[in-house]
Amino acid sequence: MPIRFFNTYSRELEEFEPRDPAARPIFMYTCGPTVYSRAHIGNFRAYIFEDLLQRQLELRGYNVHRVMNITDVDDKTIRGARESGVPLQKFTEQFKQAFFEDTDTLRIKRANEYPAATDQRYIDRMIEMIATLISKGFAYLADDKSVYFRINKFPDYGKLAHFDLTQLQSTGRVKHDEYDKEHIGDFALWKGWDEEDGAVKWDSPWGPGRPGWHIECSAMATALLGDQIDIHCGGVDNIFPHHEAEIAQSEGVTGKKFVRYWLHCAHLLVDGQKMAKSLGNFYTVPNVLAKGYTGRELRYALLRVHYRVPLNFTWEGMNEARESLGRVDEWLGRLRQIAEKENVQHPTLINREQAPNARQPIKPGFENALDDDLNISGALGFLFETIRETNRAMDENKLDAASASACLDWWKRINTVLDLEAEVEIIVPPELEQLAKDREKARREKNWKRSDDLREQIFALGWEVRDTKDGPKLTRRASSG
RNA sequence: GGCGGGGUAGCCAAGUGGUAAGGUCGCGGUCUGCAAAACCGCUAUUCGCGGGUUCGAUUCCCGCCCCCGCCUCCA
Repeated sequence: MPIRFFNTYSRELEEFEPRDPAARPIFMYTCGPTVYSRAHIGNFRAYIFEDLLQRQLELRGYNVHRVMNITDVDDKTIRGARESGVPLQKFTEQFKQAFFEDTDTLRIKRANEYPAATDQRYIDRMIEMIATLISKGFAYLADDKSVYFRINKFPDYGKLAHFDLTQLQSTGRVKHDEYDKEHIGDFALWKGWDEEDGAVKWDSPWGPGRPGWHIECSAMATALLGDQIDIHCGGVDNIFPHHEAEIAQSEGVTGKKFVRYWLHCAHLLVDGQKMAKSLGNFYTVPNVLAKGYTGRELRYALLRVHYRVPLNFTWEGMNEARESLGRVDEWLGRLRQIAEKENVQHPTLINREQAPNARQPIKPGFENALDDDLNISGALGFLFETIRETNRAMDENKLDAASASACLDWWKRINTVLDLEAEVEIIVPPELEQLAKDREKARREKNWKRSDDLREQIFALGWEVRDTKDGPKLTRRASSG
């Protein structure tokens, strides 16, 4: 079954074929954060989608080389630094750190490289590209000492977003007083220094200034991955103008097709509206953790809906994530118990659709679903069906140790994509251990009143006791985080 | 106005030209001292609305309605 992705460029599902079908390494560029404040969970939805994409490709044997840029100079970072009275570098550093913390909390795989826009190496490359664009007539130096891309010179401009440039209509968000530009759609490659920029400036053939936003991605992508890359991702709001501009700049310089597959992630919504800093309706990862949820619960909540469908973030959704993961945890716990000790009286092999056993591997329903444009709902549906089938087999005492091991191996494999396993076994504090012992004693004496009181005490401490045939079992209460 | 995405059970959400996965919630049952977990059963004659094509459409076509986003800050 081929891997298929919805390519924004063609607006069609396309079979995935890397640049070099013989070689397995593939190049992926993902737009990263602008570090002017802490990224919100809407931003992280996109990063989690990219993480899923990378992991699925790796499961299928590709060696993914991924680059994510860090935008550490733009209007907002400069303004933020000025208002805090610290140098730009110092201002952005804290948000870079926060970004990596949150990335780890959400178990997002680190990219191979995180180039920063202010790195002199890339500034040099941007200047070089801009010079090339000017020499080819794709760009011009305007009276305001800024360099602009001349979109009329690039016939494909607008193709990605399917925009007809003659019909571009302003939403009023744009300043109209930029008479220096030849066309209202021309975008800045180099922004000439002005007073508001303070100490933030680099020398260039066009005078002091700083790079435009779009050129940094073109420069870093081509510098690190070459003229042509396999996959480029981002949120849908990057389609226009950002990615459109990247195509124009990169192809203007190289003359080669820049990106083979453009994949874009739909927005995270709050109360049916886009989560955005400008709207003030956003949550950060620490906000969610402060509510008692874990990183993996948030990961699940953001992961479980297909990337091209808008996802409404709710606390109810967080609870659903918690409950669903609890189901997975219970299942794994039971499987491990059986795998560790052969305790089956009638090791009859079952032969249900998805109930696995040592001789009959689980069908590839999970990875096949993901091959189909990352159909995560289909994949998770398959996982939960498998869980029910194996639970049933375990209830009936029909799953032998070898089969349980086979299940665990399967989980290990799909969990390289999901990365949703609970943290290592939590150690039960001695006081809780003692309470459980006391309760068990009371139960043996059929002192139900005392037994129930102790259970409530345990509950109040954030734990839960469960009476199994192997004795009482203590687990941490889900709602206690 | 242009260009996209979406409208499937209380909520979240797959899916197929042949009669609706899965998760969550709720109810009933098995198990349990009672619970919990697990399992079993129930919960959409129906997939935004109206037409059309078809033996048959949620799925294809046409029209309409609603929600969200993009149209030079945005994941």
